[in-house]
Amino acid sequence: MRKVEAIERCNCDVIHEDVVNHVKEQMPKEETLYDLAELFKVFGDSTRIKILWALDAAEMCVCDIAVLLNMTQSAISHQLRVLKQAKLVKNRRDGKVVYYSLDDEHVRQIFDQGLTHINEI
Amino acid sequence: MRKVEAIERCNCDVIHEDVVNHVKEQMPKEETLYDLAELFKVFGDSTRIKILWALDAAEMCVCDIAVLLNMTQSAISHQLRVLKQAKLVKNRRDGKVVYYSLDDEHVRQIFDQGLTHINEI
DNA sequence: TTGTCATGTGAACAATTATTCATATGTTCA
DNA sequence: TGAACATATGAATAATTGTTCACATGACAA
Repeated sequence: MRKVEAIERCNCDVIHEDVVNHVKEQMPKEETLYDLAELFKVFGDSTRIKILWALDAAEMCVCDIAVLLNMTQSAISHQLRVLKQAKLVKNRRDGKVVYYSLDDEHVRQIFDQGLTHINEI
Repeated sequence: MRKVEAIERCNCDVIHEDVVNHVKEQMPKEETLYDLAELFKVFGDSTRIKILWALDAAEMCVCDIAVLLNMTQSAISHQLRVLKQAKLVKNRRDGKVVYYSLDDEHVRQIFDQGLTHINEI
């Protein structure tokens, strides 16, 4: 039953069944791959990249980031929420001001890997 | 002139001007940050993550990947183009069949960093 | 050359997402 | 308490993007 669906879905025949079966065994759980894509999606926006880079240099409040990037406070606040949900950023409140900072020591390493790739092209 | 625009754009005042100026000096070129975001955008789709993971296990032709992921050949082909443009994947032709494989040894390291982050949450 | 097979691709559509606008929340200070 | 300020957020809009569909391309074999 499952095979029939696969053939209906994919409009071509399996050429190397052994390779496909071997790779299928190696693949991680669907959920893991989905989560990984979701994480990289967070990195896949230049505004968020800029925010992360800025916070890697210093703890900053929302307003400062907005001025730095020349964007509205609202836009920054929305993006900070995305970054916080991804556990990449944390915040603390000091009176009226909310300070944001990095919440993951891997951010810089992920950046470095990406930069290495870019520079090789 | 530039400052006036910034103030018009951002509806709040600079609170920590010294921090903003310091961070501004640390920021890489706009273009670099943009390219970095574009690269991560490529990783930010579960279909492409699956393809990369599969090709990390074995060289495969388009048709095999389509069967493996239970998707149309066309969808896979479109995504392979994106991956190739990002220099993450390369291909070779053998008769009618085109074989794809990884073109970057950092893919696995980038995956690992991402997985490490996910597993820590 | 003609038919078949594997892959590539343009256009259309559907779905997702970043930003804006208006307004709400929460804190401080007078 | 009420005004002022920093930040958060829901809804709407604009832009981007993944998939499908139909068809084109390129290679091989008869």
